Amino acid sequence: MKLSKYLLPVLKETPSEAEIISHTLMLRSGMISQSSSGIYSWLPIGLRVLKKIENIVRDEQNNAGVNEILMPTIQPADIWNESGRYEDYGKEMLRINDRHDRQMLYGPTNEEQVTDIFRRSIKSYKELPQLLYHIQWKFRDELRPRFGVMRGREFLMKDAYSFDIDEMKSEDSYNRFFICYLKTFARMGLKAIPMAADTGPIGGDLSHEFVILSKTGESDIYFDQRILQEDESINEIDYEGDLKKPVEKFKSYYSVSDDKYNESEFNKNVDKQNQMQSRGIEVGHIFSFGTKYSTSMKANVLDFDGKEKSVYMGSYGIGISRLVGAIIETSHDEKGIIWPDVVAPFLFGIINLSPKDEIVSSNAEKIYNYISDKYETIYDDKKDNAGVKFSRMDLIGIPHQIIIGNKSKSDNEIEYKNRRTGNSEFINIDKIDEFIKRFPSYSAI
RNA sequence: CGGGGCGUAGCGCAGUCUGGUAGCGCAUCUGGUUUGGGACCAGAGGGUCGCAAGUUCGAAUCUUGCCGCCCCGACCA
Repeated sequence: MKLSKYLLPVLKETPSEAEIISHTLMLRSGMISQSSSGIYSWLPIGLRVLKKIENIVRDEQNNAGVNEILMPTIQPADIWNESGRYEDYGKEMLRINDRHDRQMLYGPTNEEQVTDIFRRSIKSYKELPQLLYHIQWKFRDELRPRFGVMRGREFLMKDAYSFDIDEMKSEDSYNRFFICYLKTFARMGLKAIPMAADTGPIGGDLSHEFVILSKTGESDIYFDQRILQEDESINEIDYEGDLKKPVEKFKSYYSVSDDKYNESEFNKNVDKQNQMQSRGIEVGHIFSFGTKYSTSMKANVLDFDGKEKSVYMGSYGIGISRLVGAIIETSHDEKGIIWPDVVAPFLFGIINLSPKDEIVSSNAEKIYNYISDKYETIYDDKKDNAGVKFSRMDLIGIPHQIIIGNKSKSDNEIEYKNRRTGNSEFINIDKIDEFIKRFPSYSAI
């Protein structure tokens, strides 16, 4: 992609409304544009990151054997009346009347909708379990939206739902998602810690939040640091194998957020040298809520004995748009964002320092064509000053940068700069083929 | 929802107290000089001062109402 043909409205100054670093950087790097409080447009570079994250989440759901569906954003009030939540949900739910004055709502979540789908189509225990997910925009009319996309009113979520014949089978599904979540966050380069959580207004008793460690997170968390080492072996866990054992292993470590924290319990459960305190951002939540919705909404199947039974359900969310902000919170410096390779809007950025020099430009163009053939690449062909180009490329966080200028012409070399380390090295133009082989291709996603 | 703050050019702000018809920096456009870390010179364009009503000869400025946005708290992916 040539920058001269791309919408990238970077800001030099910090917009006055931004409070935390990820919000500031998303606005400054031209990723998002605020539409109204807690509601944002995603501009080209921001959308690319959002899609990267979405696709990793999707891929990991698919790997775990979950089937993708897509439910609507607008739902009828009827099914919410069935579950009783139309009254319970309160002002966070955006209520709408259609032209026939029928009560509708913009979905804050989808338990009712998915339960309705399930009960229309599944009638026998033989068809269980059913594992379904969708990735959709939701709306919760928060009292106070803040922190940009970290706590917007409109947000993109992956929601999954499980349907099982009994509590034991339901726990198998729960464990499947538990592992799936650890794999998903690890793949994005995040340290995610599962924490026992309250089930909240939705009810139930089996619930974990997944929190990523970040100095600027919203809540204080206390945990056994050995859980971090456990995280490193997560890729080896096979869904076909026993999932209960690794999940129990994770659950055995102490990890709680400040509202559940108790000092004496912490001391009792964790040796002093393993005690850790950090700030964290909640990016995922899984919980099992039994027959809460299946009973009220009559989502029944026939069991092997011919009797009708309410199915056991669970629900599993990942805040995809929130993850964009969360990753920035964990990965930035004073110059701007530092994207992990797997979610970067472009893996490579090429800076042409002398766009008016024909020889330099034709070299840069060749290198751009060569690299962009294999990797997503943004090519800064604009006629700005060198400093502007360097700082812009750093601000938007492109992990691998190629710098081409007059020096390249005289020395037949290009400079490669790593955004994260800041280290540079010079590569002979004739050996670019060898250089490029160092980088794995992420085009598979 | 309780408390606080802000709304003036695309962005960041001054001017409001003490009323006299709007300014600075950055950005943008033109010409020129620059070109390895947010350049320089010269010129130009861009604002019914959030909206409405009121007071006044005259309102960005005073009064009232409304709208929007932000921050702290309670709540949440």
